Amino acid sequence: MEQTKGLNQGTLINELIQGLELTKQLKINLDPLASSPESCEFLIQKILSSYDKALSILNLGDSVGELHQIGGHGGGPKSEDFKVHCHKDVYKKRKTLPRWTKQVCVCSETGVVPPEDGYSWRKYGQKDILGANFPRSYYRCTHRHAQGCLATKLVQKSDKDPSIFEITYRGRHTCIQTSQVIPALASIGNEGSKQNRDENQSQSQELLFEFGAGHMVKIEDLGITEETFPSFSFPSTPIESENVETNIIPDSVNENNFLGIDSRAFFSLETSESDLFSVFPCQMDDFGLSQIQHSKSDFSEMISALVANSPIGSLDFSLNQADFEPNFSFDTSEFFA
DNA sequence: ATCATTTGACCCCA
DNA sequence: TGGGGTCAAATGAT
Repeated sequence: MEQTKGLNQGTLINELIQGLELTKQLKINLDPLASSPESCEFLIQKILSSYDKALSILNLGDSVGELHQIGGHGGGPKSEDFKVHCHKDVYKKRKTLPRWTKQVCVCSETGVVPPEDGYSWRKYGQKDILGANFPRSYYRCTHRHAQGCLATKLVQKSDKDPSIFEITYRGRHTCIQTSQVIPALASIGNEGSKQNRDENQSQSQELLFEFGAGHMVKIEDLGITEETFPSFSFPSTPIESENVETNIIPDSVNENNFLGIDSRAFFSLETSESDLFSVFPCQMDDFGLSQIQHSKSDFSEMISALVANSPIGSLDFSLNQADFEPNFSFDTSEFFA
């Protein structure tokens, strides 16, 4: 519990410092000669995102405290009573938690459940659902206890097509993922210090999925409807509505290949995931996915413009300067070949 | 020994 | 009251 508290506190401080840094950056960018209105707007969004995250962490801290109090009093309720209290608290929390759901359909040729999404999950239940041919599996974030991460997901085979998994995500990951889901990432193109590699891995995993989400653009082109959020919606702005969108991501997402592009080209950028967030002013969903909304030409422009102005990009993890590779460059044609 | 999965039971809510 | 979501003991895997 103390560990969790410490971790949250650290994250909280990081978010606040980040907000501060971003504000400073914004101040500099207010000079119309020095930057574009787009980058200012982007900075503002990132600032809001940081403070929103910080507030979320504070809220989490409160609820954790509540739980502690219920069971923590000396001579307080014992086993059964305590169990009931905790139970009730969990349900109360379930209701008060910001909840929003995403549905991602994943074509799985291998039939492996669940398809990788860059996060480590632990199965905690399975239920037969009325009217459904296949049972629904319940997963929660592995770091639920260690880091108080409340993200969960539901996985269910589609009735219509058993090769498709419908995955419903709930809650936002507040954890720092340390597991190595994609080992290859660590060894590819990482010129940075080994010290920061572990921290980077989780970011890299997200990065992978971000481009997997980029794949969704392709799906949209194929005529599969996709509801999109308003521009510049950020993960820290919970969407209250449910079942926001449905996407199909083929298994190839889990390989080193998106859209026929060798994704290793992307991972050579892993020195700073945030660079990509900045480079691509794209939407990010609530568990770190991004939805690229711009045309190829938009991208080329933004990439060249923002890579050149890269200080924005360094801000996300400015506390880890070693993460930031100021000299990196890449050929955008690799993305859109 | 530790961690993940399975599964029956329990709770909440529509 | 029944369906969906979660818990936690039992079991399995490493």
